[in-house]
Amino acid sequence: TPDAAQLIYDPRFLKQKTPWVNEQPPISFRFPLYTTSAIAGEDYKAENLRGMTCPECGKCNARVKWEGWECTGCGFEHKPKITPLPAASIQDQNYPVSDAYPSSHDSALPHIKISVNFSHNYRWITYKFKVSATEEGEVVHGIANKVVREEVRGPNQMWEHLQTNCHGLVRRELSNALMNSFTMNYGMPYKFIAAGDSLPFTDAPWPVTEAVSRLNWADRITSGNAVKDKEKFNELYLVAYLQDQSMNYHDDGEKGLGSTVATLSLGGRAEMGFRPKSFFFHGMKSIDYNRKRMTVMTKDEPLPEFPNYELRKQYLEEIKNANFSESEEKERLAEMATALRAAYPPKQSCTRVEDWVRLSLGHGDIVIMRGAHLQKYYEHGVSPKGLMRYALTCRTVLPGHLKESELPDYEVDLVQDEYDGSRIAK
DNA sequence: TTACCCTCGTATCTGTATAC
DNA sequence: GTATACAGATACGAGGGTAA
Repeated sequence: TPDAAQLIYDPRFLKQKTPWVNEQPPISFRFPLYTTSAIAGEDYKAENLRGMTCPECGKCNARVKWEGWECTGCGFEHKPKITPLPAASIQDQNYPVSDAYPSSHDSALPHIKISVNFSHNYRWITYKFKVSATEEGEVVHGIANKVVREEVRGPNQMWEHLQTNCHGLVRRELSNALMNSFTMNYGMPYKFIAAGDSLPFTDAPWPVTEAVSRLNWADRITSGNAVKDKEKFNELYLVAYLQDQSMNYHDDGEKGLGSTVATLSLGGRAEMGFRPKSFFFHGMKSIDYNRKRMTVMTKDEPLPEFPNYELRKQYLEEIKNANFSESEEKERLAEMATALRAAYPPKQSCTRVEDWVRLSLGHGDIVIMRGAHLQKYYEHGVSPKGLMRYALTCRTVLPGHLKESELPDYEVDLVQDEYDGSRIAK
């Protein structure tokens, strides 16, 4: 290390310049603003999501709003008008649809119980599996055909309407980044989202309320039960994905929500994967205890499909019967985690989990997730493959969950005719 | 009141396996 | 032996919720 006191300041060093032979200074870092393309779909490409260097004040700004760019320094706005992508151009030749019942491009591990039903021009596939030692859960995939897509006020019309009539979508702030897709909430406030981001259904474009009604219908006909009023969906989370935007694995199990979550997918195709959370599958997690980081066995009841099933059952029994103090128990759980790790075959990961169910979601498809433990112990992620996609996800915010101060100052009840599937009956 | 927990991302580094 | 691919680990570091 050089001794700082011995270093001599010489201004000649700073003034030294290497002449550039092939480039002409000055090179501007205020890149030209994005101008929209007349070619449909170009505006949804990933390169148009980059930030802007403000031409007025030079401040760098991320693209936060769907409508365009805003400078947080001087207030400069750049909101070019996009060219919408017509429904006709999102048809994918590799996944042809007709007025026959559509085929499936899903996959699932062998132990998943699969059943199929056909109605209303949808192929309804149910994937059933244990979501905890005590609960059976399911994922239902409704695959839409051409009749569904072309229905009056159906997916095609929703898709085209949303592109030009849905305002206010923003990229929400995460811990240390922006969420990459654009979102908006309608109906009951969803506490996961920062306050102020919920709009009443009366301010929503018609596809939003149509989707709530349609998803309530889908829930009704696929569960075989009449859905009680208080369990009907009263909240819709709209997500707009542009090219290369995806959603990491997560769950929808926030407190105060009903155990059923349903999504309508519009636009480009997407892959949706479901898998057990790592701590549940492998039975190990890392915790901080007494200012120390340690890996311990988790105390959740394992499923027979999980690694070290017998050993974990045996260990759980031991913990249950022993009368450990808290620190003794932590210590023993850490030993057990070490033993579990050692019991893995060589080369087998003790953290990674593969997807149990993979859905290939097309335009107009519906996904319904049922089971509280499905959200507690499983996670799902979405990676869109096309240029642009909307996901309209409905939940039930349970009455009594929100405090007086959190209740919306608007009426949440949907005032409209209930969707009944009669236009696509078959 | 305080300490600690976790997070609907992502780029980058590093070690290991594999291909040539 | 060298280049490449991949998985896993880690840095980043703000703020609301919650248990103590």
